[in-house]
Amino acid sequence: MLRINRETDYATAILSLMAQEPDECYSAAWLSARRCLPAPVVSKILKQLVRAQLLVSHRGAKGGYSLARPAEEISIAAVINAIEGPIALTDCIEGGNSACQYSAHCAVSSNWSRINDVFQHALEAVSLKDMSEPLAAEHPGLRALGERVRSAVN
Amino acid sequence: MLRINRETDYATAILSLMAQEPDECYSAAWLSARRCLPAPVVSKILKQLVRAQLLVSHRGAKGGYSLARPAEEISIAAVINAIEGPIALTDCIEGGNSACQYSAHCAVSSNWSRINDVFQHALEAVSLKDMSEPLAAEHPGLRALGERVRSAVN
DNA sequence: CTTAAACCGTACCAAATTCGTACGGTTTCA
DNA sequence: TGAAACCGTACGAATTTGGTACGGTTTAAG
Repeated sequence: MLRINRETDYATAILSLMAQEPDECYSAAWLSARRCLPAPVVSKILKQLVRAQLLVSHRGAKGGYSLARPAEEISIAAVINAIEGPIALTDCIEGGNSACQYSAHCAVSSNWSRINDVFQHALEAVSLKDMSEPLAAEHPGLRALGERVRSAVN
Repeated sequence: MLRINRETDYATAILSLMAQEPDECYSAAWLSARRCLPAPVVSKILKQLVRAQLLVSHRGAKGGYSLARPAEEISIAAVINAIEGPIALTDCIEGGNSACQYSAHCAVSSNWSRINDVFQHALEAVSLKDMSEPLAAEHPGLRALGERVRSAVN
């Protein structure tokens, strides 16, 4: 557990495919066939990505979807945000109604919030371009991150 | 979204309370009253934590629960693991059955896996002790992490 | 100017998960 | 012997998730 939902996973798969030919215009049907995902689901996801301004759509025959900006400038955090809303590890963080009366004298909530921030930044540091390349194990940001976490505390 | 489940949140709240007097033996009823959480839920969580060997239980009258080891040696990753199982951001990572035929030539899955590792390490780096102290914003591991992620990629 | 390819939006449904409850059993202390 | 506490299983309602249906609009091509 602690997982992103399936649609977000699909979204990154679709977007990473589009990132390979960033100026192309892709139809929902083509993407669905290419990724072996149900067409209505792909459509639904694409529409959400348009609303979040990660894609632009072109209507009519020969229409389709294309990236709204270069793949380097689209972060995984933005994709998650588009599909599932703000990253919020706990109810408390999303704040609003759910009535954590304690927050003032509750160390836990502020610490979760801190962890949440770290995750957020980490995901902002990974772009669609990174995600679409096979060897992102070498991605400098992530690699450094892994090592630093290890050494920072032990 | 991208959140831990509520029980995990409760678990950290309960454990951080116990971490304040680590040698004390706490009854489920007392913890539930203190955290204003429904007693059966608290019980359920405590039992899961025993099974994961983060707590030890003492049966009978005057029984209760106490930490199985020092708060410094219990990581948040371990707590998540105890309540919701292994950290697995995507279906693909949990692997097993769910048939990602592509994994061989799918850059996305390996990259999610990499991100998953980073999160795992980050959560292993935060102990229950950190979590129970109000100013973990000053926690060296996390603080450094935040800054480093920012600078590593931009 | 008609047709077909494509996107658009809303609404709906079924399955899975989550959150919480219930209840009967066992161990230990006083 | 009784009360306080843990133990385990199983259940059920509510939410979330994953996916479908369908009728509408826009645009290119013949």
